[in-house]
Amino acid sequence: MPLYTSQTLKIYNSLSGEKETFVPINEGNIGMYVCGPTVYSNVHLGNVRTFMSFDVMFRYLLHLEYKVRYVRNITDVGHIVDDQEDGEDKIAKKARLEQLEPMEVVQRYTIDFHDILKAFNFLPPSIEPTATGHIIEQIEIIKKIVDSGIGYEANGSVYFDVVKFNKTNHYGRLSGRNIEDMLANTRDLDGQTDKRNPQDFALWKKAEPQHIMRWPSPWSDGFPGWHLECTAMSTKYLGNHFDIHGGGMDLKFPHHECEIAQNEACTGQTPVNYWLHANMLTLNGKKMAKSTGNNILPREILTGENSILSKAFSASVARFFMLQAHYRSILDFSDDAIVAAEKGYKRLMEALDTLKNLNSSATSSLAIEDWRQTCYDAMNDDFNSPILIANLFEGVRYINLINDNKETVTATDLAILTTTMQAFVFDVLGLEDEKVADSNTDRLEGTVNMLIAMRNQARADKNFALSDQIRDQLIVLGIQLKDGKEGTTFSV
RNA sequence: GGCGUCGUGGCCGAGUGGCUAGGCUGGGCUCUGCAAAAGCUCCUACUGCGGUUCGAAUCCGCACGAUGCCUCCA
Repeated sequence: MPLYTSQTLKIYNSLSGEKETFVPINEGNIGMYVCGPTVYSNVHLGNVRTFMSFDVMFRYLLHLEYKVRYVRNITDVGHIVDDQEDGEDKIAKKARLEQLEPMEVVQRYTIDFHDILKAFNFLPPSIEPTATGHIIEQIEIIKKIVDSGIGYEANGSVYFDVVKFNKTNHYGRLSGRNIEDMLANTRDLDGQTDKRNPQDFALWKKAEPQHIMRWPSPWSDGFPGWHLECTAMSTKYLGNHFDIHGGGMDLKFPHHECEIAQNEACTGQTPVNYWLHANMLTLNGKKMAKSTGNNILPREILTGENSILSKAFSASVARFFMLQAHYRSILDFSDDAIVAAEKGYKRLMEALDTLKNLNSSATSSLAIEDWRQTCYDAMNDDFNSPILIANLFEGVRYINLINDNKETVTATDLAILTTTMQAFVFDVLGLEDEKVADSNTDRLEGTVNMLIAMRNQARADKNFALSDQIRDQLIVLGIQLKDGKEGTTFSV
């Protein structure tokens, strides 16, 4: 029996504004789509937080033994800088500024994106499609929308008639808006002569002569609109109706609203059962944004090369810091906060080490199975990672109490404690024990253990001057000795 | 201007109509040749003002503050 059959998972659905019991369309299988990055510059830490939120969901769904097809796209064309007639593609703009072929820009930042996600221990998605690889599919969708009467051509470009669509459907359902308000509050923008309504959005844009990225179509040589890409790629791999669609909160409107409209105009049915939105990571209380410069790069966390950081932090510490907040809450990044997170993370990892050496007893004084259930309950409640972490620290307390012989567990309970701790820490949260990752660990360990032995001899001889010298010089080198009743250990 | 969200102890951050996470910091204790580290343990908060209620930090209203979307943004 797969694990998911014994758990009731609730997910907050942006469409209803409520937590709903999750029921997949096909039992045991889940289709999940998440809007990926536009690869025109380095991803910042805020981007990483969004993708991490969905990475943890993906990991948990896999842990529950669902078969998940997780699609996360790469937007490598069609993301317009602004929505005016002279709007320029982000990729093309960057290429012009850097004197590069557009696909060089795409390649550079796609590689950067993959490097970062790998460094932060992300699971790769099942499929990672690119927008430029799905031009034909996008053209086919535009044709259907035009045939339905909702799409219209103007001057070689094709637009989506939002007002006409709204007569039969509800444009604004996801973001809680209505078209009348939007039309009434539209700012006057120049150069929108091709559109019937200011809220209409582009399905296909005719390319200006100097525009490099262009493909032939029935309407003009041009390129697809941004919103259309996700519609094409999600439905191609997950079908016209799938389970989960995620993305950053800032994509809710207009991007996801437009996706819904495109699908409904094209197929007559709404595409997604559960819409999930990850909240923003802020810096200095403000949203991170590439355009304003209020951001921090993931790599800077790892190197410490940013003026707001007091030091470098490992990828796992950054993960731990972010997962201590719920994905639907705004999280503010600060040096103080990540320093505090680092200490908690280390305590968690120390306990996992201790766990390996625990002994079982004939009876249990702790209700380990009840504790395990609290971990599942936390994640089943809309992926509540902070509550999960609180429960894991309860597990840390158990481990230390057992280690101090103040509580006991049977062999069965010890096995449950071990597998549960490891499954949630490593598989679900995606944290890593960095001691394992360091290839020089063995040599260092041997060397320090030799010094510990020498110091112990000195202490046995009451030669405290020498023993303290060894200890003090090691601390200068960043190695801390810890005297316990089982002997001396160390940490770097 | 329109539509939202948020406001929790020294800090970060969960959650709930009554029993009230967790981490960090700080205090106490244990261990120790001394320390450090580690472990155990303690510290009871919910922007302001009204209202609903037996009871609200939790629901409602208003005020103030912050922030997001409405134009590209994870």
